Amino acid sequence: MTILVYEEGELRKAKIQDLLEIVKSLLLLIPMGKVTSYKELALMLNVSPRLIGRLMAMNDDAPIIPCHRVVKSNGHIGGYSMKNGVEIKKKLLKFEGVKFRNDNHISHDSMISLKEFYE
DNA sequence: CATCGAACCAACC
DNA sequence: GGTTGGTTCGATG
Repeated sequence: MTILVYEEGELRKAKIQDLLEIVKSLLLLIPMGKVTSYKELALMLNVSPRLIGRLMAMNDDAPIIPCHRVVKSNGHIGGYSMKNGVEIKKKLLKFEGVKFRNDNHISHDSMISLKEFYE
């Protein structure tokens, strides 16, 4: 099932820019000190995790739109597109209170599922 | 645990 | 059309 968008009285398939807007709004739901994963967002939008990574890279409004709060599903930090990106990302997350284990993995209790925001 | 290959899908050349 | 990512999964050592 693909995501549909309603625009100008017409229902159409979501384009990449639409998906970008959708993930951005989802990102705003992630509280400080918590992270989610590419996989989680991918399942939610029914796209591939790599596409989520691509969308993150397209986010011009970092770090206001907190794309840095998206990490790999196994707890590795994942990427960040700026120069020295990963270091910046780690600093941001630490500043926000995300706990890192001694091996640079993010502890499991810092991850949330966005499904919590349904109901 | 680290690494590998495959599936992934739009952007970019 | 081929390559390349802000990835994942299963298999393998």
